[in-house]
Amino acid sequence: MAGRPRSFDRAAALKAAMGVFWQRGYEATSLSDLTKAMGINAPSLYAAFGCKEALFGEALELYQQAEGAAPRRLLEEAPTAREGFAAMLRFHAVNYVDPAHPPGCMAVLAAIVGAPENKSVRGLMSTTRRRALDAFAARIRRGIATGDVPAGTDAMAMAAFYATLLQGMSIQARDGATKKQLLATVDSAMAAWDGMVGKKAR
Amino acid sequence: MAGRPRSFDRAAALKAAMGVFWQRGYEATSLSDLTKAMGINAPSLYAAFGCKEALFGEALELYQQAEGAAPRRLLEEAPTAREGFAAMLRFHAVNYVDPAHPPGCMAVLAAIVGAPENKSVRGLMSTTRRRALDAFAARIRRGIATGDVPAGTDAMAMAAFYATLLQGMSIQARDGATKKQLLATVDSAMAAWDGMVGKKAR
DNA sequence: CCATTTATTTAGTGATCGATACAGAATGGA
DNA sequence: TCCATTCTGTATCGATCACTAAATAAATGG
Repeated sequence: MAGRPRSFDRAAALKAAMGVFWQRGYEATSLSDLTKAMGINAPSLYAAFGCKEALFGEALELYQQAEGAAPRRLLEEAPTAREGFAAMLRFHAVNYVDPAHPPGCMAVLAAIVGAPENKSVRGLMSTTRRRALDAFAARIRRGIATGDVPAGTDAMAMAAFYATLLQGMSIQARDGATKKQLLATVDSAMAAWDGMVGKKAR
Repeated sequence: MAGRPRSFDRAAALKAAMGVFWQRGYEATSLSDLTKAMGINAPSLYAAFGCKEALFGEALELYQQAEGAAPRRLLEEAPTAREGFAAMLRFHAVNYVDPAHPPGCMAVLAAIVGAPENKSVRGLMSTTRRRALDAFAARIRRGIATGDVPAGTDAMAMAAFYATLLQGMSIQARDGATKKQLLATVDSAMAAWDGMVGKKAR
């Protein structure tokens, strides 16, 4: 088990790849874009990550872990579901326009449409969004169990509403919306809370 | 002023191009995809439309006229702003998952991210979305003038909320959401109406 | 020391990208 | 009928795409 050791930091290279995919999306990011951003040559990239799609998969995983941790904590650790959603959504409103990284959510923006041969990449993205949706619904169900959300509330419908709004905020962020505007949109969405709770699915 | 007449239906070819751009997006649609769908060869395409970007511009214009007319009417012609928004949003909920065409809104999906050299294409898209947002705000202001929306309502913030939700619905449509689910999300959004009206900008 | 293993750089692969040169075909006007 | 004009299909253009063969470099094990 010997061999020449890798001369670059794999984690740092992956983070650089994540940044490019986040900014440009999967298909518009070329191998030369990636090798340039990662500071390595193509054969090193392929030896370390397999292929472009596998690299994207790892980048998306990293994104979920690195960028998803904070909002997940806010949602889960708030005393009530309502406070959790408000805190999580407000965090995203601020974070989506943070100039330290590309605007919006990578899991929404990096591959929504594209060529048929990249359907599997869009599947990775869709699965990621689905996990977020499920976490939203689970938090509402927990609120029902805890008693801070009225019984009979349609958790899935409510989760879908907030997930839909959050996904729209990524488009808004790319359109140049400000932190203030996104926060106002979150406030509007939270104003819908009382109108939704307690309403069963039709 | 003579010359060989065009041997194909320009409007039909443009409509076919719109369909491909709508399905795959701008960058993932190749010239060979377009010529195949339009039933013409590349030189005919370039003679009739100029270049890929100009063709996309015309396709986006056609999309706005063809697909935007019905929801625009619903928004404008309802007796109150609230009824207008409800009708327009419900129309989109149904139309976004109509199997007769690609899911979601072309003006949201066809070019959100991409290569820097296609920034102008994303600008066309952004302008289109901005026009919709402005129409939303104008309808709310009209409601204030008519008296069905309380004075002091922040029309722009309210418009941004519904535009954001609508944009998110395009993502949901691509994720396989059903008509029923999208309609439920619209109902949730309309439940926020009373919580928003009368609230000035902070 | 040498052998093995893995990573590196260089220099490409065939395929496809958007866009065109060119020659022939089809029209209206003279 | 002949010209000027415009559109047509064929056959490309150079550039770039994702990806890799081959030779060299750097590590460990013996």
